[in-house]
Amino acid sequence: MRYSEMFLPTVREVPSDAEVISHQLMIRAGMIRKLTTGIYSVLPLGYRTVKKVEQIIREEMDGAGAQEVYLPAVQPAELWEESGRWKFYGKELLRFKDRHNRECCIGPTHEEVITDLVRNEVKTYRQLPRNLYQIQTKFRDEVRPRFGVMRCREFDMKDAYSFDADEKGADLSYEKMFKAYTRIFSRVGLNFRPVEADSGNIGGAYSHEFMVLADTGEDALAFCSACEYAANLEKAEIAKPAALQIDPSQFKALETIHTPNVRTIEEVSAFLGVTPQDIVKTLIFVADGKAVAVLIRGDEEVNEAKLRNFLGADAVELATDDIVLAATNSPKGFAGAIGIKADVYADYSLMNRVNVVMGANREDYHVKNANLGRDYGVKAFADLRIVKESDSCPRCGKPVRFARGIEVGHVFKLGTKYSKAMKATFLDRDGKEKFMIMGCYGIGVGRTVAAAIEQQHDAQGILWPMSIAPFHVIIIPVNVKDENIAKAGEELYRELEEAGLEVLLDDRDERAGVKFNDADLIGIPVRVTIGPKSLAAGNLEIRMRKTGEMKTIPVKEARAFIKDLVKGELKSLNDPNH
RNA sequence: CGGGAUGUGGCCCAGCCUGGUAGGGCACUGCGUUCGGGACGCAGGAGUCGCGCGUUCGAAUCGCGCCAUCCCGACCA
Repeated sequence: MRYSEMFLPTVREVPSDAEVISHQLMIRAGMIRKLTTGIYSVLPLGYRTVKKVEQIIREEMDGAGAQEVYLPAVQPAELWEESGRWKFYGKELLRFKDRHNRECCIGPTHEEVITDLVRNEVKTYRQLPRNLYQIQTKFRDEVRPRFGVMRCREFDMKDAYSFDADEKGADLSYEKMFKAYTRIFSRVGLNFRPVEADSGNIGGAYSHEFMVLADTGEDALAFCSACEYAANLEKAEIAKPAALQIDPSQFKALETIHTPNVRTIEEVSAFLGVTPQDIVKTLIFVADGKAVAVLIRGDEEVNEAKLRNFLGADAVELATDDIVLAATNSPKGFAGAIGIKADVYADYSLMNRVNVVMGANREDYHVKNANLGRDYGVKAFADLRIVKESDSCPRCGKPVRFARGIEVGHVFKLGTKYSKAMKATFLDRDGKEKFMIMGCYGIGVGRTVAAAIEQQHDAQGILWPMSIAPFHVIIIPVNVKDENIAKAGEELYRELEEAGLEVLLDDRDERAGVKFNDADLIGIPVRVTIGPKSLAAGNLEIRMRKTGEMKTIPVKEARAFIKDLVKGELKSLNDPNH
């Protein structure tokens, strides 16, 4: 491709509305332009990289036995009503009516469509397993799109769905996808890590997220400093402490104390001269419409995802003031477990605690020396809190560490959630009708591209891995008005294209500095400079974008040298053991 | 949905407080010089100052309303 003919509008200044580096660089490098909030056009340079990522995904999905399909973006409401998600999906689902007044939506994901397709065609265990995937435009009407293509409303996603006859098969399908994802992100050249994850409202029992490690990542991860354990913070477990024998003789007498206008943990600990660890925080939540109380140590935070999973609820949120009043007979700030009108659950942090402070369920009063069994009861103890730096690994007990990551892929075991709701059944070998066991597997294509930039850039611009670089090589004839230089550039361009490389020839009549800066910005891995002095000596200069390493080589050897360079890098990225 | 900020040629921004003929840099067009890390000179083109209403002799500037965008929070595969 000739630069002079390419639609490649680079920008010198940093766009004012771009927060993160990948967003800034994608705009500056002429990869994307914003159309409206959370919706972007992809320009030629950006699309070249997108297509490369898609190609890697296709090769690995096909290699893992999945088959590509192309499903509709617009979907009828009936399917969503069948799965029950028409009600639950909320405002993120973009809904509209067609001319016949039929309710429709633009697919934010495709479980319903694929389940409908497969239930109509697959009737027997002989047709299983199947794994179908597509690369489709999704629309999720995010509350707050941000960070460019990292969190936008319209985006391309690879989504795969597996259907199996039994659990064993489903496990195998999951494992195949897990391995394929590992290969995909390795080939894309990312530093990533699979972590255990909460499955959110897609549903299902078990899932892993593939996280690209980056400080700007939206997700917090906890991982073990010693073993392989890694999890999203919202999922990261805390081991159950051993229950000790508590001797009731150490229970002190329960006291009720006047604590006027003392509500928060800080206020209570200051007022009573105790530490936050001595206080029990009582939080009222509403789980699927029902009030529940959660007890937790004063210095800990409740993890709502854990609570939701523990209760098996679809939705959990902090209770409003009127619900708190109904459950505790007092305004916010004085809730406690004694006599509360709600089911009470306690976090593990409260196991074995005696003589604690908690709200008295009476305005301006707290109690001291409350004890489990004597003064209050709990329905169950559970792991309900957010992991902290001081916690230890739930598997091996060593210290946990934290990092931030960008979720680029997610694999789920769905089980029979959708096949049951939508009656996707088959006849098994024993002649019995059974529900298919499903899995679903997503990769955010644009987000993967953005994550690659987030992870690999410098002050000058992008540092593409060879496998997803929009071009392998950029040739810069320093002065196109110099006939010898221009000619040498054209010749090398032709030779390298013939050799099967993707080459951008910067044939613009621009000053060298402009060309160098653009080349650095758009991040082409190999730069070939053709200048008057070296050319007169029969040489060219080759510079590696990532390392800045420079080599002068004879023009005659250029073709073979550059070809080996590019093919060598591609090979090492594509080698799963690299 | 709550809090904050911003809207001025294609882009980045000044001007607004203290009302009086709309500016700079980048980009763009032409000519000349220059030519290995974002050149220089000269000459040009391009803006109903987000929209509406009001105050005023006069509004980018003051007031009210609306819209949009961005940031923080809530929320979120």
